[in-house]
Amino acid sequence: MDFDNDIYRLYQELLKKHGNPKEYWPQWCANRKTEKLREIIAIGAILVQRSSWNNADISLRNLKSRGLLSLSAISRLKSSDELVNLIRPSGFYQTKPKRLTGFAGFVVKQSGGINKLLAEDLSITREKLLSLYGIGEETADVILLYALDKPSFVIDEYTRRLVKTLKLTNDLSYSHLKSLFENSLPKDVKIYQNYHALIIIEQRGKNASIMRKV
DNA sequence: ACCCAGGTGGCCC
DNA sequence: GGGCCACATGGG
Repeated sequence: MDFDNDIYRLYQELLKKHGNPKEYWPQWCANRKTEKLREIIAIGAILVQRSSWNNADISLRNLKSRGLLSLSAISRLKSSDELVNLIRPSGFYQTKPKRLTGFAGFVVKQSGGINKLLAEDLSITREKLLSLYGIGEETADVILLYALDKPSFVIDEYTRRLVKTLKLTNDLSYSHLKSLFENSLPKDVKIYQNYHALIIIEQRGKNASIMRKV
């Protein structure tokens, strides 16, 4: 199958224009991920919600400085109070700590660790993630795609903007766009990861900030 | 002094 | 199903 459609052609154009986005996404595109790195990516996905990478990065560093940059450490906290000041730089400090502790409890206590989720069916994990407080479709898909390396395409405002500009479809709902991209592409984790990164690079320009080495 | 940044849940209809 | 709103910070 040669995937003769606009979505796939756009991917090839973006790849030609910007090159492999690996350099912009050093951690998320790592070939071999440790359990620790998968956790950091997932924690970052929650912290960056409606925030900037710069601010999420400050919070990640704060967590690291207190030995809290791991889901087991976070799940051991008696309350989310300690997290409030640490993640303040990435905003929504009343809600994001609850989201983090809820997610950490789900992974560590309910699932038996993030590596256990690697073996689980994508749609099952996705439903579980969506049931958690503060994990919506985009964050669930970011965790699936970049932390767990599952082929779940991520839709965000950049994707919507690009689709709208190019008039690829009129329905900009999450579910429709997700289906559109997934049905138009080979079911390939690397392509999904690269495509989403390329959309951000295309929309934001080459000065895109990245999550630095934590 | 604005405006934006890789959202989400709670409402309401 | 969709529309509107609060939530909070750092950088331009």
